[in-house]
Amino acid sequence: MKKISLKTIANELGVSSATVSLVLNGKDKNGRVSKDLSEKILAKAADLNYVPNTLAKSLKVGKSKTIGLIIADISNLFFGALALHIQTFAQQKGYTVLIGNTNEKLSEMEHMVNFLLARQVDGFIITPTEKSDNLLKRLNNSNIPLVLVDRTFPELNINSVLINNYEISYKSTELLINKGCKNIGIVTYKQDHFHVNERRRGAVDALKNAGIFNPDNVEEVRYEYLREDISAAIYKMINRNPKVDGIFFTTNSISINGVKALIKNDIFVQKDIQIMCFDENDAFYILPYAVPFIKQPIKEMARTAIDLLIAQIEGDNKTETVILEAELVEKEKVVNQ
Amino acid sequence: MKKISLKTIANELGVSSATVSLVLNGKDKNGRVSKDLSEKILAKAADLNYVPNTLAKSLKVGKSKTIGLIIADISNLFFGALALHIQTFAQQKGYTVLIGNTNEKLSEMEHMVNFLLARQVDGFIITPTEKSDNLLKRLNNSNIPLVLVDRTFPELNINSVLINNYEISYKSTELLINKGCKNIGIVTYKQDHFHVNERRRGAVDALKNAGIFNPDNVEEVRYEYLREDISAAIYKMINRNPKVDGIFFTTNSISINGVKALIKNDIFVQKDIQIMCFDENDAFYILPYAVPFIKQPIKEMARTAIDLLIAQIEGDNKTETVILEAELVEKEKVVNQ
DNA sequence: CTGAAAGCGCTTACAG
DNA sequence: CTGAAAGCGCTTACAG
Repeated sequence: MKKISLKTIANELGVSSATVSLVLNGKDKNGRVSKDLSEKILAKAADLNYVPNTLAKSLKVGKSKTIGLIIADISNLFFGALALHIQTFAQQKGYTVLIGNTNEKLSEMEHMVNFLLARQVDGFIITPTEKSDNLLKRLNNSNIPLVLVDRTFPELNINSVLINNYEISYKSTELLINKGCKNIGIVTYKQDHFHVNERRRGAVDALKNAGIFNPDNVEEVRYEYLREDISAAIYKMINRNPKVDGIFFTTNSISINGVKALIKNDIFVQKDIQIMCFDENDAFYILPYAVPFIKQPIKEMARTAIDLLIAQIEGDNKTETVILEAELVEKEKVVNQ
Repeated sequence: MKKISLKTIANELGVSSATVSLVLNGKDKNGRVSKDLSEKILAKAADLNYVPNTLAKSLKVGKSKTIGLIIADISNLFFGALALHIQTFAQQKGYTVLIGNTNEKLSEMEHMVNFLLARQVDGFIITPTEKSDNLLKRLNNSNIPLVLVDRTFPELNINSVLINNYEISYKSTELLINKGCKNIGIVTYKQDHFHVNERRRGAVDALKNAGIFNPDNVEEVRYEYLREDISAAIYKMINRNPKVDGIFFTTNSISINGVKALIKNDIFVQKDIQIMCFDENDAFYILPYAVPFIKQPIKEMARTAIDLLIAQIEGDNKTETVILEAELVEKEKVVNQ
């Protein structure tokens, strides 16, 4: 079948393509086009099954109504949910989302940025990788609308959507303390992300203030060797003297793998060891006991990021950092809710 | 910052934009452009930080190097993984993927098809919703490259990538029978999808051949009320006389919710009741006993779909249905692997 | 009330 | 070895 363009319709009706464009876009203000012609155009378009060419339109108007979403690890459920919500909200506002995955690698982030720029995205939402501050600075200087989410570089002054990492981690650790844990471990990443370090700082401060902080109980695991390192960390913790009776996990990937490692070692979670996880996981709902976790307001984060970005695209140019509050969820027996 | 186009480079160098285009695209065959000039162009492009406008190129050449992926339910882990792999393979072949979600609704599928057509996708990969056969027929007749995956309409003669639903379901049900189950239930969707019905048919045939099929043990649940219906179905099964001692779940969403419902009712899975699930789930790996499941070759499905689609885009026009083999996974104690 | 024309940024025959 | 020109399908001032 041959492509139907505005011109096809215009020719068949003996009018100009300008008129057809106006009518089809509803830009026929102040009765520019007669009602009669207008209806004929609409009918013909429907009849020919006309589909507008968005590419041509974008090229002409210089806006693609597309936003680039760069995610650090799309296989992570947290990011998956974030991407899904961002996509939904974007669509509601008339924007299409192009998703790129970086696998936490700076080189891939650079590649995705260029790729998406070539596709003429109107703006970016990014969960930046480590050491991407220079790339972000460049991007920001080029004045393309940009919002960071989940993570940020505080010194960079770029729009960001974060949670209250320090406060919620402090509070969650206090909960473990209040449950009677005297020897609380922290498992975190060996890395340089601001948000993760804030979580660690929150937990450490809570322990210090309770007078039970022990630096030996902080284990750092590597992103690339998560499973192996977690196993080792858990093994160390449960075999130390004195044994650890509580663990704070600083991210969701660490949490789920940490719980698996505990179960594998026949530790009765929430009895032998109290734990505190980051982010909800379907797996928790299948366990016969409650797994308390820090619930991030993913949907709100997505909505805020989109709102911020679209405001920028539409000409707003103040920079903002929005801090949303995470919630501490502690259910009786999770599977029952 | 002003946009840098081919013309900017051409003007600064005093050459034509045609020459710049040729050089930048590496189409400078047979020494058309002098090495000297060629190098100058490359240098200038790098210097100005030139980013090509893919939109303009696509408009000109009539190919967008974009494919539309329409997923029935992106929050489902199976589809999430499928989408991820499709995206990866597409990228390797130089294609961008635009993802649309239909939430199993025909109206949303229609909307996404039009939306993606307007974006000039070169082809579609679709997990079709129920009753979308007419829409697919129209699409297929318009000669746009099209591949269905996971699901199909056998009467439609459209490229499809499926698994051996009947055979693997038959075989998996046999496993339950061999474990000694005498009273096996089937929980499936109340719907009209070919692939799900094939799974059901496979299970039923296995039971019939063993002489233990009982139509009362087949429960149908609704997609929109999955939790409620599953709870009811499980309740019925475990309170019947004689009680069910094995259950075959026909999809992954049914499986995970079914397992949750069993645990909630304090059924000791794999002891009181043997189960068989569709698709892997992270949650299974946290349970202290093995949950056998049918593992679909998701990555292979993605690869095959992309290969089939790109072959079509590049001019191939034979129609093919590829059946990939699913695998029965039955581990000792899953959490240990 | 409607049309002719320019131009978005490319590529690709064609001419020299 | 290189340039001028046309055209992809739109939109938008401008002219009438």
